[in-house]
Amino acid sequence: MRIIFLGTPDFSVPVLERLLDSKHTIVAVITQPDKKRNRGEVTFSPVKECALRHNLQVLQYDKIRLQGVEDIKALNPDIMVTVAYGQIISQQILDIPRFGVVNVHASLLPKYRGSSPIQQAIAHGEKYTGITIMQTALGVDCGDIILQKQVEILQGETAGELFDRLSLLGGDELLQALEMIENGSATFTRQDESLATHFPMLQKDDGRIDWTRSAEQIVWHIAAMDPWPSAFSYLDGKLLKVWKARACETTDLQDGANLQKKHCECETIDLQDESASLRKVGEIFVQHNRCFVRAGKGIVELFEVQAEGKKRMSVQAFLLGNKITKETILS
RNA sequence: CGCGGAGUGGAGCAGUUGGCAGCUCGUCGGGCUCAUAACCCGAAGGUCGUAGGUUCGAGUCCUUCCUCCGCAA
Repeated sequence: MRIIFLGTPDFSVPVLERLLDSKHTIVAVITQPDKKRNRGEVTFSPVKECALRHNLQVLQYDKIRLQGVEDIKALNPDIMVTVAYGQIISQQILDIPRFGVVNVHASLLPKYRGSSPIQQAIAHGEKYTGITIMQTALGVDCGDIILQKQVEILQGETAGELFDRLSLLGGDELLQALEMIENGSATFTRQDESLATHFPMLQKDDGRIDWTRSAEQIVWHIAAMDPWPSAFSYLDGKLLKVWKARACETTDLQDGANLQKKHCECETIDLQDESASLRKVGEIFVQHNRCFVRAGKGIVELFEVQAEGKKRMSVQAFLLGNKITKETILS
């Protein structure tokens, strides 16, 4: 089939490459306009980079529904594929291809519609998420479902890691769906609107850690914000990103306390003062060369952090150069 | 040329008005201990990112370039 591919971020690239490797023909790639200057030099979208490598025609529009209609008609596509393109497509365009427009979405719709499905699934502590191939309709991720594939979210898996897995899976599922559409065996199932949830694209500030939440929720949040916008807090007014952490029950800490008590009996009284339950929410403290933060419920142990202007590093390394004095609150 | 931080033993950092390159951790050797992430003694390990300049003398001051990172997009 003659396919026009619409996509923008890294997630879209493996899907595009999968299509390039198939029997189908990519007649054009449509992606978001080039962004302004980065600190480095990259200005093209990842999809554009990929398309240029493969000598594909690239089209970019500030507003596709106003500027893209004639181009798309002229290309005479059999079908169009959207994968995180980033713009709403008008009905006029949706009606152009013979087989319509299909979308690859990285969640089990109708849950987690919107631009941050992978991150939201992790942030909400889901055990499973997946890929949905569906018709692209006028609203946001509301089209009829063609097929779905469920995958398990691994323990401690970051959004970046899940991105990679789902984008590969998305390519496979898309090919299968295209096959079904082409031979007429595809079925289209309406989404149950009552189960729908919607989340917008993440902003930088969404990464900020709310220490009043439970330790478990915070750890989900940290994994979900990796690699972007990254989970962060402020230590003495300076940015501190948290890359790896673990939720631990207070009993874990009691074990640690007992350990020290065993080694150093003279400090038993101090340990009472240092008991985790007496600390304020957001307070960071060090015990046995391990670094903890009091959460709204439970304790978060930090494993890997990154200070402003620094590389990410282990908590042990961080502590060598940053002595945590008592009563330090992350905010 | 968007703003800013930073390159110093293996890791993380300090280094004052220029004047013998330091700290913590790790590593190696030895000791103590039932034992240990604890403690004691000792050792190795640095052309201070690069190139040039100022100076009697530069980690430190000036300039070039490279690299890493935070913000902003």
